[in-house]
Amino acid sequence: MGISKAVLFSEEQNRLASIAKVFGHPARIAIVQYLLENRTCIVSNLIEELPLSQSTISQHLKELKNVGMIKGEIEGPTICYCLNQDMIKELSNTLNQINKEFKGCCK
Amino acid sequence: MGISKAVLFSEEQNRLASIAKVFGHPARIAIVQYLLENRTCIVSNLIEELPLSQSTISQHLKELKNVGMIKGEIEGPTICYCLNQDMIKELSNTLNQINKEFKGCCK
DNA sequence: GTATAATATCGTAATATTACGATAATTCGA
DNA sequence: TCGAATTATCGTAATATTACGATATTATAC
Repeated sequence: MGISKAVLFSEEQNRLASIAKVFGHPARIAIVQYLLENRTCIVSNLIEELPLSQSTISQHLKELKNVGMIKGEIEGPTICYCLNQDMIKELSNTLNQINKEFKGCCK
Repeated sequence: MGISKAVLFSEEQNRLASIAKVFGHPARIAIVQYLLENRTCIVSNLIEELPLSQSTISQHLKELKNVGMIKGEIEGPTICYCLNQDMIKELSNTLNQINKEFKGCCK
């Protein structure tokens, strides 16, 4: 964000923005889709699936983890990542609410 | 996006990412909130409301417009922007669907 | 302990975004 | 047509993101 103006906006606005931002890259969308479709969400599988290097994928996972969209559980030598269903639910509710309340404008 | 890898992902993944990305900045969240709360969505009001310059706000509006999140109607010398309800609805449906189908993992 | 496999972090180059002021374009009214 | 008001675009400096290879860390098996 260029010269940073985050301070000028509310907590809520910054939080929503950072949640949205984490979905704002096709690789992270692909990761989320993968987590939705597969119950065994081991990173090494993801590495085979995506056209990106291991380190890049690890970076994307970190960003998803930072905003709380995924959680990782150590399983032996591997780590199993999982979507945070609460967050999905929260987003879903927020959008439902907006959709319900929006009355249109410019009429 | 650093060295661009957009080609390596699907149309759908890129589309979802660009929709999400447009929400990925607190100023654009603020703009969307403003459009939700006010039926007269004239840019000059937005300029008074947000702690950003006119040109910066215009740029943010352009990005929202580019992905189709808002539409602008010329009204005399001003332009009235409006949220695209279809898009909100689509997003809401997508998240509902995900929320409904997700079964969890790492168990 | 050491070796191996899996994942994370570091350094850094390429690219993209953000923000602003200056300027241009558009529209209306005088 | 001119001027004022409104919005968009341009140029560009500051900052952030993305991607990679190299290296470090972590966990298990031996």
